[in-house]
Amino acid sequence: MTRQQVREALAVLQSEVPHWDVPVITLMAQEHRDPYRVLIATLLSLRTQDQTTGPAAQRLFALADTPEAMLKLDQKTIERAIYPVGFYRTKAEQVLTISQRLLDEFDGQVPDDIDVLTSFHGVGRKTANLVLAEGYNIPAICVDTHVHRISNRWGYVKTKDPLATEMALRKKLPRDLWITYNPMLVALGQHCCKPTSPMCSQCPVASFCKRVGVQRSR
DNA sequence: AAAACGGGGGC
DNA sequence: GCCCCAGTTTT
Repeated sequence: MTRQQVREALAVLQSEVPHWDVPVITLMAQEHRDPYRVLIATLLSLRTQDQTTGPAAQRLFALADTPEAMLKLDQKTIERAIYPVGFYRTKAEQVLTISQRLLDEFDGQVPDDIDVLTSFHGVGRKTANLVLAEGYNIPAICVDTHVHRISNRWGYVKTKDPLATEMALRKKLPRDLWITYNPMLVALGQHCCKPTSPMCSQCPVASFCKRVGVQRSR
């Protein structure tokens, strides 16, 4: 897959996405570009599916959408609001400790530096890059399992872990596509290019993919 | 009933 | 590099 083909593939996906679902965090960022909401929603979304994150995040933000307001909530209240996302105890704790540190050290603002972000407990590269991209509109490549899986299926990169994928994409992916790459691939991954049993016959970008017409184990 | 799903940290 | 963490959705 060449740079130009990736550009074309993303354009095709761009036109498909309206009748798929836009990932909830991207949708949220379109409504109000708020790094705090992006950070908290991403925290909730870790190791859970996109559709279950949405309602949970809505319930929580109805109660509090700033660090100050969040710290006024009882941990139990947060747990109840986010319950279906799983790991609700850990996640509620993280929401509170992160909010506290934002207030103590950053004047309530979410940092826009990847190293500072990943120094927070519970924030890894995926979360940090998504905060930069969706929260601040700063070019950043957020590599989740969809991005990792599909980039490799396409043959655009040949990497075995998400960090390697991020580094490879950093070299190969044109900078103006860094922000949109994640939401487009997430949408494709959820509706079509699934981890097991991908629906290649209905895939709008199959013509770009090295898998089509070639038998592969995965 | 069982397997798939999807990041981060501790060790 | 291996293990753990919890709940929803799909098979």
